[in-house]
Amino acid sequence: MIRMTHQRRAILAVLEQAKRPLSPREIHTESVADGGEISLTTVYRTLKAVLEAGRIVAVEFVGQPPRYELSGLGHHHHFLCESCDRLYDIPGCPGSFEGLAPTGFAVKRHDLLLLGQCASCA
Amino acid sequence: MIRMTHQRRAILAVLEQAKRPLSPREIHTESVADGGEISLTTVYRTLKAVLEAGRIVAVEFVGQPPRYELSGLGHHHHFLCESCDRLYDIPGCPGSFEGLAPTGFAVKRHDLLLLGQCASCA
DNA sequence: TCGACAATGGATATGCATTTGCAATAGTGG
DNA sequence: CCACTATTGCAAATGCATATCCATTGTCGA
Repeated sequence: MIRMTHQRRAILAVLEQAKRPLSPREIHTESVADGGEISLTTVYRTLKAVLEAGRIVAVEFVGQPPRYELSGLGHHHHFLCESCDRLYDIPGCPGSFEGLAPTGFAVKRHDLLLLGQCASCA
Repeated sequence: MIRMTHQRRAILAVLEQAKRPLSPREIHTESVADGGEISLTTVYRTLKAVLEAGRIVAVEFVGQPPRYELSGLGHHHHFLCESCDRLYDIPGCPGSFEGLAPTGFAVKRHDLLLLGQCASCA
């Protein structure tokens, strides 16, 4: 039986209000800022459960902590600000890249990350 | 003073002959297959030194061990075969993606990874 | 309201690729 | 060929995000 605790409510609220993928630490900080008393352990446990339930998806890049965002946002890519380390969603996709791969290679999907400075940092 | 040992010769030879980025383990396996007696420790140490010397660059993707390839190959992207886990170089680049980011965002660089099945696995 | 038991939190443990300590080995300038 | 010392290999140590232990707390169906 799954119980709706105020910690879970807070964590889910943070994820739903976020306009970008958040890391466990960001989620923890935000949840606490929203008035809750939540441990990082609980954030990890909740994220794991919600991830397995399919309500969120992980967005990971090397050298960066994993971020999580609500699932169902459709195919899109991300922008990482190298100044503030925030990861932003970028709507849309430049298209398929099947032609790039050598003959005989079957491209099933792709990952694109843009890096630079976000509007607030530029 | 830098000494050219047979271990280093073997590791560098493997990197120079590789047509794709190799992981430390792949490099170790290859080097040993080429007849040398080399420990994984030495592979790590050598990679670190050669990396710092700028002769190779690291190619990293989440969920994958780091790979290394000779530097100076120019801007290009990679293809990861989800069957055999080999990473391939893809010549060329579809272009800049500056238009994708929201107004005010400065795109400095990008990373693109194609995933699917390579010719040998398809 | 009550009690079974899910959930929490703090401390401690894990995993595992990479790194380091150290004694033994082997390039290399002279 | 020698001596100096960089390099090697093994075993043991690291690092650090994430996971687990377990006693305590809080939820919620009856």
